[in-house]
Amino acid sequence: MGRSPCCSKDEGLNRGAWTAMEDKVLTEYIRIHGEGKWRNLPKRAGLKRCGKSCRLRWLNYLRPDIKRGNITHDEEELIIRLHKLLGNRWSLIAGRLPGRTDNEIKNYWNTTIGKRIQVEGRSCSDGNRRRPTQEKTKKPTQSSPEPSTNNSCTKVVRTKASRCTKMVLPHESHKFGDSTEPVIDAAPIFEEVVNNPTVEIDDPLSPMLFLDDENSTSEFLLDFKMDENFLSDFLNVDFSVLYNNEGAGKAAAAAATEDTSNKLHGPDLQSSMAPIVDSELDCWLADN
DNA sequence: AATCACCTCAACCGCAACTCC
DNA sequence: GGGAGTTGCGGTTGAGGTGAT
Repeated sequence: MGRSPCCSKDEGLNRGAWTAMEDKVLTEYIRIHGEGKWRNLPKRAGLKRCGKSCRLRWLNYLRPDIKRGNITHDEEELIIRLHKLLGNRWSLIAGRLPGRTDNEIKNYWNTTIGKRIQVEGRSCSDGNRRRPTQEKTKKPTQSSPEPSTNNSCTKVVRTKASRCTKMVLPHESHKFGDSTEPVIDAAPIFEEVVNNPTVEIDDPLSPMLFLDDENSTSEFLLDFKMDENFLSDFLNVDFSVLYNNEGAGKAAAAAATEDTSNKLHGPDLQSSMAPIVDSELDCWLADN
């Protein structure tokens, strides 16, 4: 489309590691002018960097709210849990970890957790097969990080995130509560996913596209924007409770989805999703 | 001490979504 | 509606660090 490249390599721009002076200039500029307008920022700030590079430097390193230091056990646990639900959507995961950047989490996953899970998954599926000879220290092996796709226990991870704002609902599951808002009966949808292995679901939290070739004409499209509150509530559910005690889990889930239910009425969404989440947790809990 | 192998993580790259006109 | 510009995201790379031999 004739788009000009963001950073021409022949413009004499600095590349590679940032100097302390560049950091200072960028920080000072953003402190005064705020974030945004990355394209013009380098010129205005007098930096010989491309806007992309400035943005990245700020977001991943210079931002005042960045949390430095090792990932804690709790954070790691949360990352694992979120990754099982969201896949490689690092920015979403990072959004749940205050002070952590998507890059940091991605690196941490690729260098630590992902490899560990991969190794455990292999040993889990391989029975007594010996571990890779490379694994001589407690650090993970160098085998290529294909997080979770090779993990026999994980089903939900996808490698490429995509945005989706529409879902198709089978006509029989339409319900309407009041006159203004469409009501979604989510249970049959999730049931279908759970019971029918041929239905592919990339992400249990994403809006889904269900096309029933015969009935597709009677289906309708509905804007379905992923609500941050929904995600937040969902992720705050104590899945271990759900896993260990179905009744209590449903109660917790119901509470968690209470305000979401204004948008998604009908049978308890959480309990509908429980089988999906369960299979993830099954593996995860077994690993821990 | 020198060399090698491996690990970490900041930075880069390309693509797709988003926004503006 | 569509093209052009901007922003954000995920995957990948490579320099520097560290431990083993």
